[in-house]
Amino acid sequence: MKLSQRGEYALRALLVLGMNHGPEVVRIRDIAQQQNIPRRFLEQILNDLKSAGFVQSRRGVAGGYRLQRDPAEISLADIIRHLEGPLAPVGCVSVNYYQRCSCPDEAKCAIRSVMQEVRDAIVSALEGVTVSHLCDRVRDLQGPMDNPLDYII
Amino acid sequence: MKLSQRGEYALRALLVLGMNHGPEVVRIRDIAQQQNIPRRFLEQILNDLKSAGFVQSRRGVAGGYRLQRDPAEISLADIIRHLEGPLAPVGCVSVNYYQRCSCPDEAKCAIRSVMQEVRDAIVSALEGVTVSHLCDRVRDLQGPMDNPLDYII
DNA sequence: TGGATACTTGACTAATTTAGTCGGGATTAT
DNA sequence: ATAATCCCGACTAAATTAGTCAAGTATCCA
Repeated sequence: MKLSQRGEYALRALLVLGMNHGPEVVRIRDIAQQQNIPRRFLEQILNDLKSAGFVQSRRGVAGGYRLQRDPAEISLADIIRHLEGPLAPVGCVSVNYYQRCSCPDEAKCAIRSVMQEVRDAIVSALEGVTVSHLCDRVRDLQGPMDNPLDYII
Repeated sequence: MKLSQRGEYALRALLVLGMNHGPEVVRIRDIAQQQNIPRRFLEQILNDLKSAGFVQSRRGVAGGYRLQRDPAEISLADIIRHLEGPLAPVGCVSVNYYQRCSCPDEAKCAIRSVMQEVRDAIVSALEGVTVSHLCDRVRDLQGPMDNPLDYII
């Protein structure tokens, strides 16, 4: 599971939205500026996150994005699966993106059995962590701030 | 940590060499045939594994490859690090291939702290496993065979 | 009603990585 | 000598990655 630039930007953007969660909406431009993400690229990414149901948007002058679900309901495993595909190192041990490999008998494949363990390790490190948990970590690591936009993500 | 085709071929080849470990040498062609790996591609891969010190070769008519070190001394973590680069999902949590990221303070980055945990999970799933362990697993999974080349890898 | 602002959509591009292929040279057992 | 085998570097096609861009649509507000 290698995180691409795109994936990292997406996580950062979602975390910003998590830190500013509420009825109000955050502009792409603000996220892009704060996080040093190319604006046009971030547009693309947020659009993708929108059609996946992670965020929702409002158009027009007072437009922007907000999280669609509660931050506690969005797990990193789901986000990363959507952005990068399988968490598993090989398709034949992936639960959500399973792909049969060429070996004659998967049940007897030793390499597969190790990769299975790697997959399980990755999944358990990610599936319990939600955007809300990440926000808690940010506050723990950086102490309380007056303006939520001051947090470093 | 996504395993490329090249990486999977390399693991399979090393496992074949592990199962046939001894003073004698195994031909590329035999490995390629048994494992359904394109021969020329496997040449390239084994060459790479040779210059990395995992295998050694003998040229000429009775030529071929064998493991350079004891199978119990070759860990999957080392192999995969050499083939695929960092085990970590992002450079800023990699021990062996560390790369500073753009965030202003790594110590306060919440995403990094999760990725750190993912890295640790991957590393502990891989660093204790050696080629020798893999061979044990093959034998456990498939029972005893007369000819070591009969094992499915 | 008409800007101005902000999201939307789809196409486009350059650089890098991946998965090989290929030709020919070097080495060694017989 | 010769046939088998590894060795080496260059080459290629397809996929992925990291963006860019233009033109459109919705919304607010004066």
